[in-house]
Order: sequence, then structure tokens, then C-alpha cells
Amino acid sequence: MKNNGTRDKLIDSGAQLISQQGYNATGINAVLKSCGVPKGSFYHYFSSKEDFGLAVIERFATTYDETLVAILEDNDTPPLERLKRYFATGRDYMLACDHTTGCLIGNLGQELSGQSDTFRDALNLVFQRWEQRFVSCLQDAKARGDIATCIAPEALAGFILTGWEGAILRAKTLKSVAPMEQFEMILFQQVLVRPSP
Amino acid sequence: MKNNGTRDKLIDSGAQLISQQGYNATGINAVLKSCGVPKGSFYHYFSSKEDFGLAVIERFATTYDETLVAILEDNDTPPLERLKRYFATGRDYMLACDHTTGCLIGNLGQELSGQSDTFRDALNLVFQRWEQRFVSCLQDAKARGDIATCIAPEALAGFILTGWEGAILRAKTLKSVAPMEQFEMILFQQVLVRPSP
DNA sequence: ATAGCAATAGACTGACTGGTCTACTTTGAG
DNA sequence: CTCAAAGTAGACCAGTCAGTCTATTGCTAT
Repeated sequence: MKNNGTRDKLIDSGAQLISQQGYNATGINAVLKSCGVPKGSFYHYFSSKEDFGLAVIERFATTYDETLVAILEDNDTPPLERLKRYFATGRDYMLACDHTTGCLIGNLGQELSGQSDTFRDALNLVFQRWEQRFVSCLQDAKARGDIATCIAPEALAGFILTGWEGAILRAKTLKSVAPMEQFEMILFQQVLVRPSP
Repeated sequence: MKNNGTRDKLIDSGAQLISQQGYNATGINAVLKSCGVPKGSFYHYFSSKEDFGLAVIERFATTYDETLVAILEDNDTPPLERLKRYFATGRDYMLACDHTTGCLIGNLGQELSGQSDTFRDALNLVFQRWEQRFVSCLQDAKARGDIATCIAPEALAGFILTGWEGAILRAKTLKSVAPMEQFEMILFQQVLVRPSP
């Protein structure tokens, strides 16, 4: 697991291209050309395209988890405010990429879940890790009495993750972040509410 | 627009394969082999793979809209009950295909929105048509006083569509309809509620 | 009967796919 | 200095891709 730059360059280029075009539509040669690495190096670091894809997923999940922690476990901010920041960050990103990219994990989940169990397992694990981050944030909110206690944080976390992924998908086809705003609006107005006295 | 069977066979096989594997991963030759049609016929009916893909989308949207109308505009059933039937049908289908297929339009939206504006427009239109079906069902519910009036049916319809699509995606990677059940549960418990007196 | 068109049939093309192979260069340990 | 391993380099392979081409069949109107 030595880190000499070439491997990283491949993963970076791969993540970018796969985010934009999907896994099947991204050829190895395209990745090589975009970062100026010869094919010999590619198969030195990765045994196959699938192996490469898994490395891209792993790297994305790791770095993304860091930003997730930075936002959702920022104890100086009230938990529901952290959630709002998370949504705002997602919307900003969506605008920055002109609604083309979306969520790499969501994209691949859609594209590869039926194609390869290896990919499906890897992507499922990433989703579950994310869900766990939401759970602890929601537990904080519950402990402070910011949300009603009638729904388990685990269920709420799943609801938020799926709703958000769906909103991203819709935002891509609509070329507008409106579905993401709509989801957040209804979520905070109807679901994440204080218990009625 | 003559209907001599061969074109239909191509579209049927294409829809099935594309649902399972995605658009890019489905080769024309695979479609031909699966329905025993020679290549000459394919390019007799369709000018390109994209043209074929659009025909598949159109056919799927048309037939799916029929079942959507049958469920969501069944005036013998209360509107919220219709919605529950819709969700139940979706879950049944997901189980029937062993969580591999999901929603063709959602799949393609994820895969092709960034790849081709033609596809994106076509898929977006389908989503909008679906949303409209939800809107009229929700308007019925509102008129009967079954749901609160503080959220516009249009916004609610979008919320339901995106949440449902996200739940399908999650169900695929998890190989379980639990996210779909969870979505429905929270939706009816927190969002589609009678106005407090 | 036959002319003309819709449709069938599949061999074929050039471009590209993931993956292999051999040769060369760099690096670091002894 | 030496030598093996790590890494770079890209030509090359068989297979597949979407799409083209020509030849043939089946039907229908005259």
C-alpha cells in the first residue's frame, strides 16, 4: 500500500470520470489519457477494472466520511442545524457541477447493484456508514428534545438518506436543485419537529 | 407506426435487459440474441441505439402510466388508500425481481442524465407526468380533509416521488424492501396526516 | 404475373474494450 | 558497485461495440 502518486492520480481521474459518465461508460484508456499514465502502471496497481472501481469507491467513501464527520459531529452547532448545513453543502455541490454529477455512491449503486455483488456489498457498506452518522446526529437532537421521540433515529436516518438520494437523482434529471430544497423543507416542517406538548 | 411484432419484440427484450444491466452495459447484439431478431431488422426500425433507448423509455412510460392511473385514480378507494396500494405494488415488484431491477426510469435517469440531454429531457418528462398523477390523488385527499392543507400538493407529490425513488435505490443495494417500508411508514405517520383540530 | 416496397437476414467494418506482454528505467538495500 | 524489485512504458491481443452493406424474402397493389 505504498503511496507514490501514480496510484492516486489514477484514482482521482477515475473518480472524476466515473462520477460524470458512470462506471461502464468510463474506459480504462480514457482514465489513462486524462492523467497521462501508461497502461502498464494501471495493471501494476490494479488487477482489473473492478478492482480499480472498488478502490475508487473506497477512496471516495473515506474522504467523504471526513467531511460528513466535520459537519454532523460539530458539537458547537445544534444537531438540526448541522443537518441543514449538510443539505446546504450538498446543494452547493450540485450547483457547482451544474447538476451533472450527483452522488458517486448513489450513481454506482443504481448502475452496479444488479451487475456485481462485490460492488453492491461495497456500496451498501458505505451507505450504512453514512446512515450511522445520521443516527448519532439524530440521537443528539432527540436528547435535547428537538425532535419527537416516537420514531426511532435509525428509521429516521434511513428515511433521510433515501429521501436525499432520491432528491439528488431528481435534481439531475431536472437540472435544478428544487427537489433537494423541497425535500429539506418538508422534512423539517413535518418530520423533524418538536413533540407536541 | 405499423405494429408487426418484431419491433415490439425488440423493445420488450431491450426493456428487460436495460432494466437489469443498464443502458451502456446492454449491447445491441445481446438484445438481438435474446429475441432472435437479426441486426438488419433492428436498424430497419431504429436509426440508432439512442433512438432505440428512447423508444424503450416511451413504451415503458406509456404502459406504466396505465397501471398508475388504474391505482391512483380509482375513485372507489379513498385517496390515501390508493397511495398505499401504489407503494404495495412497488414493493411486490421489487420482491418479484429479487431487488435487482428497480425502476427503469430511475435507473436511466441516474445513468444517462449527465450523458445525453435528449435522454435527460425524455426521462424528466416521464417523471413530471408521474408527479401529476400524484398531485391529483393528493388533491382528492385534501378535498376530503384527509391531509393538512399547509403544504401544496405539488410539493408533496415531488417529495413522494423523490423519496420513493431513493427508497428503491437503497432497496437495490440492500437487497431488501425495508427502506421502502420505512419510507411509507414515516410518510403516513408524519407527512400525510390529518390537520390537527 | 410482376413491379415495388417493407422487412428479414447476417456478413462485415473500423473503432474501441479490458487485459497481456515484453522491454526499459528507476530505486534502494547489501 | 551490484542486482533484484518496483514501477514505467506502450505495442499488442482477442473480443465486442455500434453501425453499414448487400442480398434475399414476403406481401400487396396493379
